[in-house]
Amino acid sequence: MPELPEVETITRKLSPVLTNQEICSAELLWDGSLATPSPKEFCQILPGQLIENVSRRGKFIWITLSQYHLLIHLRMSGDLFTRPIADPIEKHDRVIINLTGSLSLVFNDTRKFGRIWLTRDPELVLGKLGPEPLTDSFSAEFLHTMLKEKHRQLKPLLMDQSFLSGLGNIYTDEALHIARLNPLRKSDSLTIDECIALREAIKDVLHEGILRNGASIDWVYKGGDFQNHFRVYGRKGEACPTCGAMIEKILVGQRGTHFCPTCQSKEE
DNA sequence: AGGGAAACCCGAACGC
DNA sequence: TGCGTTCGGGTTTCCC
Repeated sequence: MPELPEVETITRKLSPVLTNQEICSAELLWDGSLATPSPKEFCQILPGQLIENVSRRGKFIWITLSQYHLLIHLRMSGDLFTRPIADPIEKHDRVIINLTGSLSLVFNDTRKFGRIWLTRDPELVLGKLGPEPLTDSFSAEFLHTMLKEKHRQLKPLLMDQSFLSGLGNIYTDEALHIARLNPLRKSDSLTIDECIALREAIKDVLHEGILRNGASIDWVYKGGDFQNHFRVYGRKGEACPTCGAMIEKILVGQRGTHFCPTCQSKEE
């Protein structure tokens, strides 16, 4: 579930707490595959590393250490938070990184989809990510050019992290609704005016998500309240906030897709 | 090249 | 009440 706004919210919260802290030990409570390196190496490398910076790239949380980079992808059900070092282990804790102060940094993940990388070269992990939608260079003209280079369904393309980084299922549905674009439109069929609307919608929906501290859906990631402001996501059968027609749910690229058949009609 | 499907995983929600 | 089944969400990988 965590998409760009949720990851941004977590990052903003952790940055002032973690920056300049030193890691004293790490433990992995993990039976499955942690991408790199092996759990043993992981726990050997971390002690003594200083946390220099906490930021975000796409949906990855990026923790810069003195000699390594810790990259964390929360996927669906992951969460990252601090708690007093003396507190007991919670259900679904996967990684616990103890700081020299009184805090632990905890990676908790119910569904074990999340992944962590510890590497000297972050580009190995982040290299294929597409552009960030919240930068000035993400202009309508740029988006138009990008879309013209592909001939794909609009929604799966926007969710493709190598095309654009940060959008997941929820914010994509919301953005397409605001821009009044059908999720099945072929990417190279959009006019420049439609790209202007789409770029604005993507920025607006991400900014609103960040402003509301993300969306708390399922039992994952608590704190935000954007879920109470969704226009179409999870609202199958309800009235479209724009035109009042009934919101439909279809499958697009194997993903549940919510849209208004009237103001997001396929034509044009 | 694009798109469909399966795999990964587990708790919640649903059906009976 | 309790059991079994289905579902969803992000990504990768494989296949047509």
